[in-house]
Amino acid sequence: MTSDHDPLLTGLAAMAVPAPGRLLDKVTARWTRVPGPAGDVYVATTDLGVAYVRSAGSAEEFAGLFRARFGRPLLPAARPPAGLLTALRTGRVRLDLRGLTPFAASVLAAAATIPRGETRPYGWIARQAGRPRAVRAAASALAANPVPLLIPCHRIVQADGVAGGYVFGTPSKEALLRLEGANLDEVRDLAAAGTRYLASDTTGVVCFPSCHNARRITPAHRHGFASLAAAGQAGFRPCLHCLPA
DNA sequence: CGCATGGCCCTTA
DNA sequence: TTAAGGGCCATGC
Repeated sequence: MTSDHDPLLTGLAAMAVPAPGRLLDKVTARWTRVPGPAGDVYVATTDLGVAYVRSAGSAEEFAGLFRARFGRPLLPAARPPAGLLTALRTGRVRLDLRGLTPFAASVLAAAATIPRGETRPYGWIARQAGRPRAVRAAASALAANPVPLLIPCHRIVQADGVAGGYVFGTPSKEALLRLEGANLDEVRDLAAAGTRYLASDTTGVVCFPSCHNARRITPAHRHGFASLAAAGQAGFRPCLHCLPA
């Protein structure tokens, strides 16, 4: 039945031996269920940090999603990692983002720079990731964000101000943005009227309408533009905070 | 405006 | 290796 000299069988036998505890923690992820800003979420954590966040109907379903993506099993956690609950609202916790493609990594890195209460278009993300024309691909990378809420992919919206898709559903995306104080409706109304940028004639700076600098512009000094080119033509330079260009 | 269409490009099956 | 499709976008009625 078994052969001591068959390398395949001895290899398989070695794999069956339980790994030392420390190693097991490095290899396996552990799940926990915690309340998020828009309902409960399941969270998978390794010793490197949070690796996966999704909503699911059950722990089994979550483990299934996890295995489908990472090809590894998922064990229950004794308790949620320290700081996780606040991190789901503030986005500050260690992440385990191994396994991302370079493109996905740069897309998520760009998303992580968007402050609370602000939004950016998908095209902006693509440009920040170094692939200005890969807009749809960037959207796909965001759709596959392993750690929503922690990396705020909900802050990327369509160029016309419509929320767009979200792993937890568009209504959750809108609710989250309102919770963060984003001016979702104003951005959409401006875009509908053809205004995608706002500039201040006191600072000479042009911004995305959700930029905290744009929101402080006194109405009397505010100028709307349909394109960055038009704003540049009028003598405005791109804001260093929201980086419209 | 609202809708349809073609272009774009990274992933996955 | 290839082909299809997706959290988009600008354009054209």
